[in-house]
Amino acid sequence: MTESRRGGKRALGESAEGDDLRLVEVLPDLPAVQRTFTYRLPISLVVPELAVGSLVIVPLHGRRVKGWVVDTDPGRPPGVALAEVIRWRGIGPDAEVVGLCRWAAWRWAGPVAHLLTAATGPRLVSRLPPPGPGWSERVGDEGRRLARGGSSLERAAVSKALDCRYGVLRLPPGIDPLPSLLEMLAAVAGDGESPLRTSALVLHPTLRGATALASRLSRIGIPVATWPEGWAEAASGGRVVLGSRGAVLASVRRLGLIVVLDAHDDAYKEERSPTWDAWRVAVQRARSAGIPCVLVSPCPSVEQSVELPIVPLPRAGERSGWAPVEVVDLREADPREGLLTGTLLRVLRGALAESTAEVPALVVHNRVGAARLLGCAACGELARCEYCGAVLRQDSTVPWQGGSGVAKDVLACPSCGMVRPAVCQACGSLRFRVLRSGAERLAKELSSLLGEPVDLVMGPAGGGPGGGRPERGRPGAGGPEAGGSERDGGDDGGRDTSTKARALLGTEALLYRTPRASVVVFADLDEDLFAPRFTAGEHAIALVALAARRVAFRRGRIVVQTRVPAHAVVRAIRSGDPEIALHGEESERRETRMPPFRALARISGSGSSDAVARWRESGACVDLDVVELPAGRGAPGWLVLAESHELLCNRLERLPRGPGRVRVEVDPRM
DNA sequence: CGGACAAGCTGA
DNA sequence: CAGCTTGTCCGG
Repeated sequence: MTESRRGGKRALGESAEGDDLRLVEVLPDLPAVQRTFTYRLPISLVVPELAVGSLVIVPLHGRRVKGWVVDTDPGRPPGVALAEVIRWRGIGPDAEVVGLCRWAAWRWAGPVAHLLTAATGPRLVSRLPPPGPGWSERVGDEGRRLARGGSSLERAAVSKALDCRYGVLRLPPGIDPLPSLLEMLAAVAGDGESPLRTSALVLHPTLRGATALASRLSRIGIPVATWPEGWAEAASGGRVVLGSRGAVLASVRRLGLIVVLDAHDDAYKEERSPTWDAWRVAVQRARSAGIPCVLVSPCPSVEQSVELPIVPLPRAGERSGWAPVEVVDLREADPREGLLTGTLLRVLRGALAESTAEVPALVVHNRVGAARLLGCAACGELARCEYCGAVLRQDSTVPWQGGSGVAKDVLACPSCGMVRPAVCQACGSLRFRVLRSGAERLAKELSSLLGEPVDLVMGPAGGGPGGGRPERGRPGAGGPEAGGSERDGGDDGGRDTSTKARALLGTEALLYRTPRASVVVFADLDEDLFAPRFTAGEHAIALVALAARRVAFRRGRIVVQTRVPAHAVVRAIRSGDPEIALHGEESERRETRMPPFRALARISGSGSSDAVARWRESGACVDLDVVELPAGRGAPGWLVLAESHELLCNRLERLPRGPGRVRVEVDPRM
């Protein structure tokens, strides 16, 4: 685009020789090649379609490779014979997005090619469809009527959030974000001179949720496009573009607003390298485009609340958007009851009356397996692995010696994979006492106490009833369903229809798969509160927020069992005020100098020790903290802490690449 | 990524 | 020492 002045002066056929040649800078689609190359552009390709972001085929090192044009007016590199671009393959990301990808590649220390691939549409297209009609009038009348659920308090908060330019609108889990979203859309549509000026980008943690939201907007008459299928419509502008994480890299003409729904969600983080965060990319994109970006979340992460202004609803409004929480102090419970306390049973019995297979009662227990800590019934010795010393568990999902059968009376080591019969190593006794039970056993016990079937719902690896078919992806991937955005049901159907019990017990996957619940019980929230990662607190509160959303439609309640009722997270959810948890989390991060108060990266993989050693020798990491991770099983790993991302990322660019695999994660999920 | 080229291993 | 594997380098 910037070269159009020069191009305009030159007739098309004139560029054949001398230094009047048209040149382009191309980034090849080879992750290991972290640089660009200059090519000559044959006359046949000197056309308007050939622009920054174009997909081209170029010769490189004796073969033809795909690549993206990243500059259409580069200088001529001295002393190299330039090859010609072979052909133009289609429309790629626009110049703005190419710039964004290059920034993200630096920020997360990974190959630009991966980001550009994510930013490129799934199908080759050589022409864009006509732009959408925009939505200014539509949001105005019919939209506002549909959005009548939105109170004036929400409207005030929305306009305040928009005024911040880049801010977090803290909407409690029980509140449907649609009215606020319409409010924002109306604000940017009325903003410009021409109603056609605007497109908007709306992100949801899951594609399913984004699609559900798209159909709700579409019903109001707002033109929408969903990314990635509708990427060409998205690119042509005049629509609201909806999608999950990847959509933040959508090329969109005349973008006027970015909204990130449930911005705290883990699903916004890419798991493969580069491990970019869509909400951060969204903020960066808005900053450089000079448009507003609003994150919406009931429980913004510590990073978000340190880096961006938070706009909450007035106290009473926020509080009423969280579910009523009943806290059970496990220290006071009868020790013989274990996790199945009197309160838990009373609440479940009460809730079962109004539960169905569609609206079940949920018990969340974030521990897979039947038993997670076993002691010998005779001598009291803990069942531990004789090879690696880890605590053994009993788990029906462990295959017996590689066979397809399911283990019975077998103990398995979760860290080295050893499996052996359940015999006490100290005294030979065959009887064990379950000191800490897992979801499998708890489901059985609960079922017999309630006199009611309790189905077990586990993550992807789990064996639910009827063999519960494994899902694609890793545990925790996928994120929540559309949540509050799917008001009228009809769009859900997340859960396996083979389950029909009115009560379900399982790991947190349960909350992601069940759109509506009569009650949610956290059998042992301490499991999440004290999980061995520094983000445990915010993860726990996000789970409770999700639970609150599941019961919101009939103001159902939540029961939380814990040994630490005074924990800030417990106090926060009890009073519907995430700020209470945030203060503690924030000062803890500040004291321990963890993100966002320092920049963090993890370097791992078989080649990482070698790479880090040479990196240190080169002196590129003085003034960085480089710590070796405790050598568990598997590949070695290192943590790197720096005063700023600027420093961290600039230094990571000089990490030597040697033999073996080296994985770099900036802002790793921990 | 994958072709080119160099250095190392092997077998008759 | 040809013929092949393995490793390192680098691309317009």
